[in-house]
Amino acid sequence: MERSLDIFLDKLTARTRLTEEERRAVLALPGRSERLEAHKPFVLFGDAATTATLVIDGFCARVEAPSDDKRQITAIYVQGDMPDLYSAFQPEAVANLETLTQATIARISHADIREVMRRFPAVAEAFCRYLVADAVITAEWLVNVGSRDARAALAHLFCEMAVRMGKVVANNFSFHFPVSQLQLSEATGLSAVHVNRSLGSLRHDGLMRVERGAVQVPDWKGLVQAAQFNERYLMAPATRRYAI
Amino acid sequence: MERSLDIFLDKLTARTRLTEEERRAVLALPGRSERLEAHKPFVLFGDAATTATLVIDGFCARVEAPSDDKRQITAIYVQGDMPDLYSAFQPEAVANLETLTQATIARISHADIREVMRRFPAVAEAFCRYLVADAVITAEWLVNVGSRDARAALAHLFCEMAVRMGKVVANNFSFHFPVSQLQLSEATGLSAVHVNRSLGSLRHDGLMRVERGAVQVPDWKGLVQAAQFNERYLMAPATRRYAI
DNA sequence: CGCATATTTGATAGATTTCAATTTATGTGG
DNA sequence: CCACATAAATTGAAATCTATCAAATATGCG
Repeated sequence: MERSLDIFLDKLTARTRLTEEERRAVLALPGRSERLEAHKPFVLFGDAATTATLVIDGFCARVEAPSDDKRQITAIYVQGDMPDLYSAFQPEAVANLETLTQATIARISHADIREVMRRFPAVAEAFCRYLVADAVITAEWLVNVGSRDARAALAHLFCEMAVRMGKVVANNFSFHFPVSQLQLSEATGLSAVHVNRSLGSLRHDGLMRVERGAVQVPDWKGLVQAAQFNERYLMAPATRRYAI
Repeated sequence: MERSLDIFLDKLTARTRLTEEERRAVLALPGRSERLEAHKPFVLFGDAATTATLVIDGFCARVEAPSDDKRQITAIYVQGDMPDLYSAFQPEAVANLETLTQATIARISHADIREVMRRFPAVAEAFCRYLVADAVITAEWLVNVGSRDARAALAHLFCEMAVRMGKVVANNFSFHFPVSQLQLSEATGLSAVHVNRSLGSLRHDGLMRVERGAVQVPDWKGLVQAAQFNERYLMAPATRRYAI
């Protein structure tokens, strides 16, 4: 919990200057942690919420199901993210939240979150900016699905996750991101078969390869180019380690 | 300006109870209004912002251009919307805002917005919920583009606009929505030709027809069904006239 | 009327999905 | 460590949807 709150705080301070006291107040937020298996919903659309969620480890997603045989992942959340911070302002879940992999989450009560915001307006501001950043990422995801072909869309998704997890340290690196091709297909609006072939194409071109949950990027610049990826939308200084 | 501020206030009070004094404070927000021709950018990605925009009349859009020959509309805004209210929290434009049609906008200074929020925390809360609602609409748009076929995606877009403008008064109605098929194609990620054919298919089935800027809906229930439209995501009580 | 913009239509190419089957990984209990 | 069960990845072929190109028609506006 401490580690992921640290990361969450880092994401906040990337865009809002906070005093030592304000930082301590965020880090002191208490939470009940839960261990969850993969493919497990932990927030349901329409539910009245009294807590917000912090991702401690593993990967989670916001999922919508427009029909029985269709699922769309509209956001992916990683360690240190708060997928439903919005519920502290609007206490009704606007979408399902599920684990993509085994994961640990912490439930942080709205009461505590609102108390911190009341005592420290700068923290409230930081939370609002976090919400804005999340919305901007959703909009960029929409661009991805609407305007890029399958190869570029997948490349873009991997670029974004690499940056958001602070894993881009050189032109050649790898990072842990164990989501299945079916899940990638739900995120990109493609079929699983086409995801498989598009990943094959990226591998063939030496841009990236997925191996047992690890994404190997031998040519970051090439991947960025193939994805038309411009990390500016993530709204975090490039020097920052973690971005959302 | 008064009329559209009224509508904006209505959208706020749909989700947040405000006192008479708080309502008056919102309605008293001063703005410089501008008349704009169609296809005119009025906020540019990356710009430092000192004002937020209120749409007084006409239609506007948030647009992103991932490459020179691709444009993606990620949101459409109508009378009484504030497309960049987020900039009061994070004063850097995260996307272009453009007019889709002739339009009138008002620029409202961040200073005035923040002063109202400082004096009336409930108004600040209402603004935050407005941001959340906007983000939820973007996510639903992503579902639209990613998970629905062309016909359903277009039907869904028209359903959403009809509800957001408070035009759904019976099973048979019409409303003014003069956006071109090219603009619809940029909103849905389809080609303009395919938009044309899909609209033709909806017309053929007697669900809706577009005539000189007016959308005629002879069979709202049928259109809702074709779109898999569930207005719940708009997060406004059904009794409300205007929703975002 | 005439230009510019928007819509419509046809034909073709290309991208993506679906279906079906096979192979490969992964995890679990014995 | 093996055998099994399960999930995930891969492959091929055909069907479908959607894009592109090119041209014709309609519409709005000065």
